[in-house]
Amino acid sequence: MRSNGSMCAPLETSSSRHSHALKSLAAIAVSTPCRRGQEICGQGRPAEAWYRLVSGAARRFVLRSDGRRQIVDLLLPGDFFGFALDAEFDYTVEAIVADTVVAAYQRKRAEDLADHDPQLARELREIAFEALARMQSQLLIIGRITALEKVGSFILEMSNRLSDREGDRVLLPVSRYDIADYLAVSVETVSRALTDLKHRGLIRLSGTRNVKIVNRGALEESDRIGQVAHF
Amino acid sequence: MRSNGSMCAPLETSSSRHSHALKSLAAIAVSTPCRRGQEICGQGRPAEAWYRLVSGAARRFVLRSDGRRQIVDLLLPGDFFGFALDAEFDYTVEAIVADTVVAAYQRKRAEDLADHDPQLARELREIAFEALARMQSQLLIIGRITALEKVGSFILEMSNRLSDREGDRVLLPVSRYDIADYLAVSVETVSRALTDLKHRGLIRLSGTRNVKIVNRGALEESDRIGQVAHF
DNA sequence: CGGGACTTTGAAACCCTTCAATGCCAGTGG
DNA sequence: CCACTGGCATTGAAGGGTTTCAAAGTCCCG
Repeated sequence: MRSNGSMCAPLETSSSRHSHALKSLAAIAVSTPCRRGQEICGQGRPAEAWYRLVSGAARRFVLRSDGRRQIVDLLLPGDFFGFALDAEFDYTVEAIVADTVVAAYQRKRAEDLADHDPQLARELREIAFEALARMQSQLLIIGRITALEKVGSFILEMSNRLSDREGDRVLLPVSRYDIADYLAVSVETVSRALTDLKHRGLIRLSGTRNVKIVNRGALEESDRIGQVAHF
Repeated sequence: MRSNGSMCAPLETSSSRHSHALKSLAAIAVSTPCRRGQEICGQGRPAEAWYRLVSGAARRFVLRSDGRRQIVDLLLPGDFFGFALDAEFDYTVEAIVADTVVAAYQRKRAEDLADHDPQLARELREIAFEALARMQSQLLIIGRITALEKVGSFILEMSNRLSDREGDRVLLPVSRYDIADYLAVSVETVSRALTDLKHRGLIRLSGTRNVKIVNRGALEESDRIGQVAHF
């Protein structure tokens, strides 16, 4: 849904769109600062509110019965979340970084507002479509074959979504563990892939979170980075 | 979002919910029968309509630059699709089976209807949330480790979504190739996994499309089917 | 009765997971 | 101030699962 165009600049964050929705919803918004790791909404809890990430970062995930954690969405400033079909959430959302602020909108009141405000209703649909686009992007990333490709496109996706990027620098808001659970690979594989990308000269690392994209073309063009011709 | 409960009977198809939306939208619906393989909406084409699958089955997919096809949604009767953030679709939808019928709703007119019909607006949101739930399910399936698990949970998902199931019989509307592109594994792996599940006595195959779930418990409980204790 | 698409099976190479160990860093308490 | 602890990150080695290439078998439809 979102054209993952290469050099396009989607710097128009979700915050800048939906200006009407933000204004209308502001009346019922309840903002809360969150500690690192704090649960915002939890699997099995009644789904009585929608949320918008104001600042920081958060992970939406599902715990499997074997203890593995699958992150099904990474929330960045401007992103809405907390949608549910059933009466209860079937996922958990946790703040990732310390200075995370979340705005909560009681679902019932938000729906009532939308009933009398067609423009709000339209923008809420748009917001749902954005969530769909995020999931489709993630699906396409996870669906790649090698870990090198997965990690590579993850960095590109973060670069596209993060508004606080400057040039080709990306400040990852997540740990290697989070990346691993987002990409459905092991932590070791993520670490090795990053090292590999560094050695190939596609990225540069300053510390563990600071990534500089050196060769964006190679990162996005190569659908099979590191593939060696078979004969 | 959708609790993938085990023996629960989600026989309440999308068609039975959204009764109001169906009635309101009926006024602008344009139904079309599709041949097998026929394109319903295409990547790059203007996104001017929403759709609902009336009967049959369809695949929503993205073509990668290396020629690989990633199916990002499997549409079954009652499912809505065709949502887009941009002016153009960034995916393609094709009918899979011969007797596929699709209802199209011109987007502009549908939005106008929703502007004056809060109940329709609510159900359209609900419909978007259903699409989100489908994608989350797929993400969780693709995120599994072994192909055995992926194929196993795919069968369970089909069993849950297909309304025309009887008991534990599932009639797959898709080929091995489609399953492979849905699960992001190779066709050969899908074939081997099915053979494996058969040999383990978890399923039985009558022809290639007719699956009988023999041991549902083992299929859903085992998060690591075929895992062999390491010591 | 042939095509042609779909399915299955085999073998080799490759990639990822798992287990294990080390290194790094910040926060904490002695 | 410094050892200590725990979380995070990196690296190595072994084993296993998946992909790829290849070939044969199956089935449907013209």
